[in-house]
This record gives sequence, C-alpha cells and structure tokens, in this order.
Amino acid sequence: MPNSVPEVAEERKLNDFFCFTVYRTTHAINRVYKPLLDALGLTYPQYLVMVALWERDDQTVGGLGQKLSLESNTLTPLLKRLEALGHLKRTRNPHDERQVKVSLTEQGKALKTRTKAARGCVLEASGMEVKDFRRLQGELALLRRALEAHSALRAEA
Amino acid sequence: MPNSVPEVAEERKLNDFFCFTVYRTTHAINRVYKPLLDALGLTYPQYLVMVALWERDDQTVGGLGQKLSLESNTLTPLLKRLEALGHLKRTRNPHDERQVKVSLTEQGKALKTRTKAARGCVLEASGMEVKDFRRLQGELALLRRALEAHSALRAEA
DNA sequence: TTGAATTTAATCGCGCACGATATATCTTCA
DNA sequence: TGAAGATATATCGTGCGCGATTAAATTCAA
Repeated sequence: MPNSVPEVAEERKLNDFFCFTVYRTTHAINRVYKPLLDALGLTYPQYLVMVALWERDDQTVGGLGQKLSLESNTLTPLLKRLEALGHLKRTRNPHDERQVKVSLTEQGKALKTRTKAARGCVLEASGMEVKDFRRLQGELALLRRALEAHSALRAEA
Repeated sequence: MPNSVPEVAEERKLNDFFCFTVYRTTHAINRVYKPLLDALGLTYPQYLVMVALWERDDQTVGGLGQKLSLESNTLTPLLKRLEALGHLKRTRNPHDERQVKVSLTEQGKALKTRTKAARGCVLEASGMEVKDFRRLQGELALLRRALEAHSALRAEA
C-alpha cells in the first residue's frame, strides 16, 4: 500500500496526524461506553475512579491521582459528586490531616456487580482477536510511557 | 518509609482496561503538545481546526465538524475564539444563510509556517521507528472505524 | 524550638465535549 | 401557496482537564 500514510511530508493532512488518530479513538471509545455507563449513572472518569477503588479501597486523593494521572483540581469535584451519589465517603486522615481518605460505601461496593456489560465492551465492539487486541494495548502502553518520560525530561529543563 | 512497595497485582487490573490505556495515551500526547502549542497561542483542538483549514480553506462549520467528529455546540465557541485571535473569519453563505463559511485570514495562513516544531513531535518523543509508529497508527485507525461502526449500529436499534 | 520549606487538598478560571434545546433558513408537497 | 418537515448553526448546562493560586498541616533545619 503505497503512500497510505506519509512519514514526513511537507503537506500533511489531518488524518496523517497520529495525535488525531488517538483523539478520535478516545471519542469512539467514549461513545461505546456512554450507553453502558448511563445505565449506571456514572460518567467515564467517575467509572475509572470506581474501578480503582474496587481494586483497592481506602485510597488517598493523591494516590488515586497518581494511578489515574489526575490531580486534586480534577479529582476533588469528581469525588464530591460520587460522594453526593452515595458511592463513597471522604474523610480526613486523623494521623495526617492534610490527607483525605476515599472509601467506598456499601452502595458503592454493590455497584460493581452491575458493571458486567461494561467489562470487555471495547474488545467486543472492536471485533478483534484477543491476542491482537492485547498486543495493540501493549504497544500503546509502551508509547505512553515513552511520551511521559519525554515530557518529564522537558519539564526539568 | 514503611511499605513503599506498591501493590503491583492490583494496579495491573486497572491497567488491563484498554480504554484506560488510550485515555492515558491521549493525555500523554496532550502534554507533549502543550509547550509547543503554547508558543503558538493555540489549544490542541484549535490546532486541529487550523490543520483542517490549512488542508482546505473555506469550509462550513458542519464540514469541519464531520472531519473532526465535533458538532456546532463545540465548534461554534471554538471558532469564535479563533476569530477573536484574528486567525479566521466566519461569514454566512449568501446562497444558503443557514451555513457559515469559515475562512483563514492572512494571519491564520501565516501561522502555518510556525508549526515546524509541532509537526512530528509525537513520533520524535515516542523514540519509535517510523515504520512501527505508522503501523501502530494504522491499527488504531482500524479499531476506531470498527468502534464507530458498532456505535452506529447500536444507535439505529 | 521556632520559622521556613514541603506536602496535600481545595479553589478558581478557562476551554473543550456533549446532550438538549432554540432559532433561522431552506425544502417539500398537499 | 403555505404549512410541515428538514437542515445548519447557535445557545445553555454539566462535567471533565489543567494551570495557577490558596490554605492548612507537617517536616526540616538553624
């Protein structure tokens, strides 16, 4: 297939931009998740926080932020909404009042049992073989780590 | 520092989510672009719109939206900001007053010459071989198309 | 031991993303 | 012709995502 994606061309079209490919893929994934998460009453970032808490309860805001690559300016309002929905509690750590501990309520724990439809929905919708799907995921994860390392280096200078 | 060894097994579960891999990759790409686009005074979506216009001038809002997978509720305010910056003009089509034609100003056209640093920044930061990079991009594009087809089918039902 | 530096969340403002809705214009056809 | 429907863009409200700043608690150091 000649010229399907020029490597370094003077005149680059939008579809040649790698960033745009990932950008649109993110939106496509969100649209797959949307109807499934609507049924749970969660947004996609809220779902990610719940997944993180189902895996390990009682995490600090900072700890969650590290896992999700988010900071308190994004997490605090999001966590307050999840608290208002009754899915979790936010309590100051009595041994270090700077920290806020995020812990699931019984309702929040119970919500996990209703996420069956959401698990694996992208794999299913992709129509891909599991092996290829996982390989693609692995390559993306490698790319992400390389980009983060690059940004971290630039931030130092 | 007690207990500094992270719970690797638990973190792996969150990282198992393909959506989360793409989500983080998007953010990592944005962080690579950020300093380069700051120098141009553009946000990342604004940059994408400018790329689309450099590729083809005089597009309608709807036409741009189709290329970018965005609708007027997102595009109209964004285009107004680019117009306020002096990069483009928005004019009603006299033959069909419903349409708004978006066209570059001389300043908007000239901006293209200052995007050298941004072009290929992800490839460079990735440290990947061009061939592998383009193959990964192609696979992602295929996945996106499959997901969009899936969502479109569901929307009909 | 106390004052400075560090750490942790929270707050604020701006710009996207998107569902729902509004408005104006154009098209269709009864 | 003119009323109904379709189309194109704009508006509004909510929730991220993030840079910048603030506030409070803790740690460090002179």
